[in-house]
Amino acid sequence: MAENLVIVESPAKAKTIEKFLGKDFIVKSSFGHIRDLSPKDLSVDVDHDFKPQYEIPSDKKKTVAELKKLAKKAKTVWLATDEDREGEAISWHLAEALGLSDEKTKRIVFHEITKSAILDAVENPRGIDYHLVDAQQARRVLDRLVGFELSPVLWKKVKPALSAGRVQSVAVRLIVEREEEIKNFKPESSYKVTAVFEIKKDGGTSNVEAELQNRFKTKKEAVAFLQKCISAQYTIESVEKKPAKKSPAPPFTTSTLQQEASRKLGFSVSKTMVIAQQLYESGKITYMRTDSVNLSNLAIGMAKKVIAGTYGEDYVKTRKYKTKSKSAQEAHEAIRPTYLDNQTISGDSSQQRLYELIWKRTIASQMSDAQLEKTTIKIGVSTAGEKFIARGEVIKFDGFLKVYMESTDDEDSSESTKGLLPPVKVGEKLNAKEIYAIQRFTQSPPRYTEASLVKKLEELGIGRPSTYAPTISTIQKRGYVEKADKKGTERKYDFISLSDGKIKEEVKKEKTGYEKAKLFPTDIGTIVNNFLVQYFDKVLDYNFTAGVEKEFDEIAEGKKAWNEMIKEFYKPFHDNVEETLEKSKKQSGERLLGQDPETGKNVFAKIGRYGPIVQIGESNDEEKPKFAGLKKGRSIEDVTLEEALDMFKLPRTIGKYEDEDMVVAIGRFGPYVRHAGKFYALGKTDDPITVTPERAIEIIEAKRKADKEKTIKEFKEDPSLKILNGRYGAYISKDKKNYRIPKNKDPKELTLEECLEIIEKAPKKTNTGGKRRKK
DNA sequence: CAGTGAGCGAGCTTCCGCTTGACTT
Repeated sequence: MAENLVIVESPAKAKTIEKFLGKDFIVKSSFGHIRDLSPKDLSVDVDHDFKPQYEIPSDKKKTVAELKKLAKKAKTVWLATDEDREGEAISWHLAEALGLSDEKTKRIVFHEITKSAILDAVENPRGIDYHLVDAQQARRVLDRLVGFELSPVLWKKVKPALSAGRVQSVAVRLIVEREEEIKNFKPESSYKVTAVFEIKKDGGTSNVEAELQNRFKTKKEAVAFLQKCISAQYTIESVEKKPAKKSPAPPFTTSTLQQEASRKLGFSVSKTMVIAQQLYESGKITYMRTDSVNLSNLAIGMAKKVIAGTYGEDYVKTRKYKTKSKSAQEAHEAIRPTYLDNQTISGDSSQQRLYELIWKRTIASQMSDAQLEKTTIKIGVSTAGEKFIARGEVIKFDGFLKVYMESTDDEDSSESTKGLLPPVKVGEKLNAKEIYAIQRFTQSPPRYTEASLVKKLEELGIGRPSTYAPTISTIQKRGYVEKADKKGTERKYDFISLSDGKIKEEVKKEKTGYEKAKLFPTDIGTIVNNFLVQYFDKVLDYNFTAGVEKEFDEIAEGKKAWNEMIKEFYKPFHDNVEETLEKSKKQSGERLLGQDPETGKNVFAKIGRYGPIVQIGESNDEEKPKFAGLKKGRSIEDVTLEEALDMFKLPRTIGKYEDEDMVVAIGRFGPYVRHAGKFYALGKTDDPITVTPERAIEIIEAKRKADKEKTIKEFKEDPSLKILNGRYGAYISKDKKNYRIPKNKDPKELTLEECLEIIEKAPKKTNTGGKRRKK
């Protein structure tokens, strides 16, 4: 029997470490935290030093019981959780929950999973750092108090089931405020002038584009300049050559991996994490939730060998990266391939592409700089003071660029840097083939993508590698934010050209403002945010987290008691909650659209119990007000009176089919046709106000066909029971309940008796474990 | 999920961070 029990956080890590430690050690995992505050109530005693009441969540009971059993048998228990605030707390909770005595417990840490690092850790055990544990308790309790006191304020003042928290509310704020900036943005235009010069080389001529140093504010100025150019001579005034270099980006952290996978592969943040998890579990990459850019010496050595072997010694440059972010806790290595000599792996295409990205980034980070030569040619105009500038860039030595180049978020960088420029001399006269002025517009700041939001949150020190993806899904699930594409609009611009001594003025058209998979605030998101910013500015402050992190550090250093820190925060915060509940009004975001021409009653747009609605009349009128849900894509902000009045034309009976009425309306899940007691969703392009009976019949028939294809088997004896084909394969449906079919049965061959037997044996739904489902 | 919305009132919702399966329709 093993004398030593080692406990780590992740099972994949446990497997690897067990190999290094030999047969005297058994290595198990805690699967993260094993105790937490109850999800049902506050579980913090605000009247008695904020004492937390911890419990073992139901899905962790089995793990804890097993660890307890093994711990009892072991002589020594090694707590090897991560060396950060959360990891230290996990060790402490383990010690408490498993009832470990100080004598038989040793705390060890390592930052990389290599044999030497682990053996070294075993040689240098310590005790649990209670100051660090306290810093975690402060973090946990603060988040609970903020979340569980702010959310109920929203239930009362805005809408039930909403949520607020230290991280998610700031994420929503960023998106709402960016939208505001975009709305208030007034584009300004200027005229950019470009000349195409002919340069004579031995034998032929080549064209070089040069841009005028300054832009013109008005069309008039631009035209005036071009007029001066008609009779101008162009002379090269200077040629400047400068060496430059580019350095590779550091290895991936969770946040930079999410950004690059989004830019280069088009992955959503959650997709990146799912794929990375698969690569980690199959041993292909190191841990994927990390804020460290550090590589182990082992990895650096491997990289050096691979680079020298593949590209040559000249391409090797060993680099140690330091994390810039202050909030980083660096419990792990950077994300890198486990074996750098594997440039590719087996797996599905997403896995291969993500792996390749990680491989390239890691290898490039250990390669030499790229050496460039930048050339700037200045060209004078005899009839004007302005100068044209031509820029060129040549790569003298490619270095890391051979493998990898980081992408940027800039959508259209108007840098007009060309490759190699032809050799020219100062004093040389040039011929201008064409000169044109083009009207350019300033751009509003871009809307956030999932990945650029993660980047921003990381910069603000808000959230952790393990929470970036869940936070983004939370704010979408709550309906604060939507991921959507935005259609571009057509814009006219001036184009004035000079060639053959003639000036031509044109107005051209371009598409602008097209955006893909960007984050837009919803009406609810905007209303909730404005409310929170107004009444809870302290918690919503972009620097709130940075401030409390500083205090957590003081607690970790033993300079401050954790419940003192919480007390100082809680008193004013709680008073503010009480005062807001008392004084603030219900936030409905109500906007008066106008009057109904038929009745003269007011028409409003506002937030209803289930989302944005339009309303005719007021609740103190004699007649009840009427309501209608807003169409998808429309908001309180931009819905018009005409649109609102249209919606009251619903429900609309549009005709008969098979002797039954077809009624069109908008419901909870969008526009639909109701026919013979059944609902059929309208298509994306169908408008419920104008949809024809012919189209409605088409929709009904299409749905019937789809349902038929979904049905694998029906039974005449019992029409309530059906075997259907769903997202997860075949299943049995009866009385609106679904049952899984045992794997060894062929769904097509099942008899009614067998089906009823499966239903009989199906485990009764219990609501005790884990999350409860809404009714 | 099921096609509402006022008002009445009971009973519900909610946080962040650490980690994977168990389970779904």
